[in-house]
Amino acid sequence: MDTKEKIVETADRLVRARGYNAFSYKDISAPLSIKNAAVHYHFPAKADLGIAVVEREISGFIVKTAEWAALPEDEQIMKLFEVFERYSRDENICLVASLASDFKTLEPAMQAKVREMSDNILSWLTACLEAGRNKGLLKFTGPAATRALLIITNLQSSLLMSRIKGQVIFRQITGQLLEDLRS
Amino acid sequence: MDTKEKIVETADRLVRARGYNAFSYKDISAPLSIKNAAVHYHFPAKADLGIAVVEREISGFIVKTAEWAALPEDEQIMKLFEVFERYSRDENICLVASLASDFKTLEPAMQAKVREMSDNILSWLTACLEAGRNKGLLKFTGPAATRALLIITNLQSSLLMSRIKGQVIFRQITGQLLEDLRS
DNA sequence: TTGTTTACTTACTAATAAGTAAGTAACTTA
DNA sequence: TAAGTTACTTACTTATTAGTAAGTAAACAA
Repeated sequence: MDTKEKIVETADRLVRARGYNAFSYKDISAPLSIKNAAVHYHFPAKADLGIAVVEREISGFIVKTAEWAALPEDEQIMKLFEVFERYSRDENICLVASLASDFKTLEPAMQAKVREMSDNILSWLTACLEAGRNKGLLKFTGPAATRALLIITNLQSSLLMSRIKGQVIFRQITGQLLEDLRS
Repeated sequence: MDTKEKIVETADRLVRARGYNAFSYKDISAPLSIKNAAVHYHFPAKADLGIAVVEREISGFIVKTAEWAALPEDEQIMKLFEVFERYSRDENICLVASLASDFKTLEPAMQAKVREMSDNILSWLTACLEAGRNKGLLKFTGPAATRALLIITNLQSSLLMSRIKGQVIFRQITGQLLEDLRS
């Protein structure tokens, strides 16, 4: 992995752990044993780095969902839950929630990327829920797009609440969520 | 309203709008036409101010829920939704979500206050749901404490998502949430 | 009336932030 | 092999941050 990728990966971790406004270029350069200016070489302004982090997440999500595409829809939902469970274990929150908190302080170009990221996730989940219901694998009332919103907000905030009240919260939320989708 | 109260109120708005790590003492002193050092006079360190903001929210919540106590439980839930709707209109997020995002950067004393705040909200909602179900006013499956978690995470993240995708998201989420609680 | 407390202001400090200009060593291309 | 180009480092600037020390004017108390 080259330096540029390492920088984006480190920034990603920092955004999830501490928030976009709570990390500096020093927090990235120090663990990589490079100088602050080396980060600026690859990402002149902080917004350039922020956009790169979001773009990495967008393409990562596309790759993951493509790998899951052949699975039954209920299992695809489980895969999504597993992604969030890994964040929960590390006491990290999801990128959408972290950047939504700081949304008003972000540059317009970065706000647009965050919007793109959340649209991608919601469209995928909506399509997955719709198909799963049609096949009888999933049960829920109302429009699939609305149910997708409810589920994604549960997952996002389960990570927020897990930080405050411990990991047990995550399992409590996802456990009930799965039960609701089955009956 | 005296200066000290005005400072806490301004800080509250800033935490909800921009986040705890994205506002400075200048952002508080400037609109109140006082000097930066005046804020430090009332709140020596930023954590003291942060704790005051959370304590104000805790006592505000206790006052509000006491006022609702005589209402039927389904109407009490509606009152809670209305509180969040006001935040939604101002594109603000709730204190718990904002401070959970920055949780790892907060001082232990402030983390404890945030924990107290979220415990208060969850206990109230759990008791309200339980009583409402017993009276046949509300319908849901599983433990009331778990359902409270699901609802509060929906509300928290509805404000986050409303910022990104517009206010319509808030009504979509709360509309379905209310329908789920009635059938 | 004198002393004390309250609620500030003035004028700072030390640390850290993002960002830049100029230099350099190694690799790549014509 | 000479001339870029890439990927940095060194050394800096400017702005902002939280926080402080010392002074002051007005209210209050003995």
